[in-house]
Amino acid sequence: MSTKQKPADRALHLEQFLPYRLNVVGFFASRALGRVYGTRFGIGIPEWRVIAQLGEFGQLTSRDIGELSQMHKTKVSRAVSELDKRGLVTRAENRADRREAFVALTAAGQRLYAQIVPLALAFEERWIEGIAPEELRVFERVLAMLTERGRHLAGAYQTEEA
Amino acid sequence: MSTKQKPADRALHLEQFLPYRLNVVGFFASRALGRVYGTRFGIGIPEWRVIAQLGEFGQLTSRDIGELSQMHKTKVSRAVSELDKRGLVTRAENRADRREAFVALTAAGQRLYAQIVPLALAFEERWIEGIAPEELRVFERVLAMLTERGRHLAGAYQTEEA
DNA sequence: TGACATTAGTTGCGCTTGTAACTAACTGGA
DNA sequence: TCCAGTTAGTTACAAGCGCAACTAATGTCA
Repeated sequence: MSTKQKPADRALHLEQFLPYRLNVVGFFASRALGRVYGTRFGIGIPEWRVIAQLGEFGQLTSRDIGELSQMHKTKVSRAVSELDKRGLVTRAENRADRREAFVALTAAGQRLYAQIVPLALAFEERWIEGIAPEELRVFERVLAMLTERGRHLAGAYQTEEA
Repeated sequence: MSTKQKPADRALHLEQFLPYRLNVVGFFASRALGRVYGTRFGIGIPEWRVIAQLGEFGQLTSRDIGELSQMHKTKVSRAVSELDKRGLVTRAENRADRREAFVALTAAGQRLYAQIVPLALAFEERWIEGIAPEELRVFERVLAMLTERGRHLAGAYQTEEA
């Protein structure tokens, strides 16, 4: 008899099952943030992600936005359309490749971005408040590893996966 | 001038923004697991959670299931109905309180549970493989703190929140 | 006992989502 | 130059979701 226990013999406790726990905390995160954006600015998570990327990078194609913010292209398409309709972004055809368009924040979009950023950072701050910095660093490093491995295990959409 | 920087002055980088990162990793987790359950057993995440809780606790009301697995009562209701339709669970009225019913796995449900558990554990194992145990412990402790605080920040559904 | 509040669970509804199919545009080799 | 293959982005469709409203049963308090 081996001292090594077969995995099949171990019991499962959902509340300690890592995929479940990550899903729950991610759900809380997006729900809480969604409330902030939704109630004060009338936008959802996908719209927020588009704005955040444009605020950071200035000008992007929808494809770039999707890749940077891990969103399906249809979600990006709809979010950009919505923001366009509200006058928060513009779309400018790329003359060198007329399939794609450069999306950028309008002045109104930039003002909105400038309003949201401090709220988002304050939210994050309040969330991690009181957690020891070096523990947080470990947490973030492990999180990065899990995310990278999870990306492959999940096979993110039809993209890459070589 | 204070050396303490005002939060509003800091820049936001979405890919380092914690709520975003948690949401992404949670998405990968549920997508990857959903594939395993979906392709091999034809069930979704909500159904899996119901089965997992019943496999662990034996007999529960829908209310209990929802609380234990962080699901909205309508989601629980639909998942239980689906599992009932497939003959994987039974519902037995509680005679002491006829509003509620005890849900339990049938023999077929228990067999399914016994099949899924090792796969779920193997998946988790493969995911955390190679991560230093003490880093993982730190990770899980911080995760628990973030989850608990996130629960309050999000105000999980219409429940509690006192 | 009776009336009102609360709770477990279901269902109608509208919204969001991903898949698949599509259009339009570009690429690269023969 | 042409044509098959690829890519950016949109849209039709069906499935899944939460909210609100509902039913039926229980709890509470006078």
